[in-house]
Amino acid sequence: MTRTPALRAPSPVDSAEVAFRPIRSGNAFEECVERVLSAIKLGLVASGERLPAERDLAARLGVSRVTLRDALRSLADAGWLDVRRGRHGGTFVLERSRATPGRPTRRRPALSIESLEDTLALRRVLELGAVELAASRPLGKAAEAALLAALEDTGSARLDRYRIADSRLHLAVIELTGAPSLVAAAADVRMRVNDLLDGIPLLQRNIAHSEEQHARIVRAIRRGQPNAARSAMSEHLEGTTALLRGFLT
Amino acid sequence: MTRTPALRAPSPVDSAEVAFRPIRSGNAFEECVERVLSAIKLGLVASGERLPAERDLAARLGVSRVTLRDALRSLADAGWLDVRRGRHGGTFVLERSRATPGRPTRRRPALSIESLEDTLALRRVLELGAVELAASRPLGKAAEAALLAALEDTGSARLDRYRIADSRLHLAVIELTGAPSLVAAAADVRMRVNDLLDGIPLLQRNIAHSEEQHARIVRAIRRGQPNAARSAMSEHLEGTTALLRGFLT
DNA sequence: GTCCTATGGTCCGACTCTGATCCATTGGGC
DNA sequence: GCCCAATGGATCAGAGTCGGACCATAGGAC
Repeated sequence: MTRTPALRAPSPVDSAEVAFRPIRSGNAFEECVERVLSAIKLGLVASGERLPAERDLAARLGVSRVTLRDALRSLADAGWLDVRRGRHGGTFVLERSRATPGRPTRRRPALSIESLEDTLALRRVLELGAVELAASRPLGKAAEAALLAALEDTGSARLDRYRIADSRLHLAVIELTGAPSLVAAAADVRMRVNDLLDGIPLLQRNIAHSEEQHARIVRAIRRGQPNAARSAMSEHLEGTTALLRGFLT
Repeated sequence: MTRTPALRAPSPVDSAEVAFRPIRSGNAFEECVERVLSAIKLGLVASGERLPAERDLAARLGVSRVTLRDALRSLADAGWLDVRRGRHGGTFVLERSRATPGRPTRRRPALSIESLEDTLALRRVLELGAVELAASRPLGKAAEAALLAALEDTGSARLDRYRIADSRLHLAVIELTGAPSLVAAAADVRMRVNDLLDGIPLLQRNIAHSEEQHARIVRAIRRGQPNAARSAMSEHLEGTTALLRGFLT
């Protein structure tokens, strides 16, 4: 860590408050929508790919098939999914359909300065810790190949697909830790960051800069250099952090 | 980070698997029981203290009062709570009643080696990142006082109360970051660690050792030395990590 | 061409959870 | 001593969710 990220007076956080935070962020239907949409937006299921069969997916999400189907239908109506019957049918992710008319499918909660700093702090802790851990573990052939593929993907991604490729690369790095809880937490916080990024312009200049940093991060991981990986990631995160702080005041 | 924590071949983690993990870990009733019990076991509400009024607590947890009351009654039956009516009534946390006869209130899921390493990895990332962040922020008078109080509390805690005081101190450190999400994540993972620790003996020797480390951590934070805080915490965590790895094979 | 199988589509009875309302108890203020 | 306020206690109608059974569709195997 090179610098104090937030210089305002430390706002106290009461653990008791946190302990009694809401048990669930919405009903089963809403959470299903959220999860599937996250998987798409984070590039965990690529365009054209098929989601698991309804029965399978419902079981994995721990939700009844009826509820899951409601969620899928709602996403299909919004243009995210294509549902097909028959032998090789299934639920397929559509190519970028962002500009769907009608209601915007989601209502983001107000993003106060505090929740911005909260999100950024959590992201920093998770991603720095994860990349350091990833670089300190032996790197298998398959894992290395996946990592390089994700890196190349960000390089060749057009601007409208960049966010997805970027998310996918970051998660690929975190997967190297072998810790599912860490991946889950990082995926969650990354969705929060993406939602924030939706509110500000994405510049080609930022992307070029990011690409150099991505390359440095991957190089450090492949060489097994935790400290170098950590500082490369730190610098990288600093970019979007400054961007978000600047635009969201 | 000083050493590779897990030397086995990196087990691959598939993000898509993680994306479709269960939406909720139990029904509303079970999650209420879990939350309140966590608050007690982590020392977020002390013995003799009163929980928020049912109407208030139900609203905070985002659950109906009926459901919350079921959970509270179940905890009262198990000897954790004392519920009183009337003008200054409420729900009070009882003094250590661990040895409640009857069913054990919880059934821990099987703890495979993988979930052990998963939990330890997440804890390491969160607590190291948090303590570093905490030490790099200005420390208010009130926050410092709370921190010192928590530290002294661990020093004077008897063996049967040590786990609670320890948890409280660690969370007090993390509160200094001012990031509620970080506190929430750390509280969750700490409960997982505590559940693991329930399975192994706690030695007076370990405690004495921990106390020195706690003091070093707090000192580094008060002096605003992120690196020192981080390495002190790293060494501290290594203790329970080795203990758990040893006992749980 | 017929059948089989993997998939989505539909419905229903049972259970869970909610939101609201009203009751019961207790101690303090007046 | 009476009343009030803050708390827990109880009940009910309705919405949400579940698990399971059965139907519809399409493509492949033979």
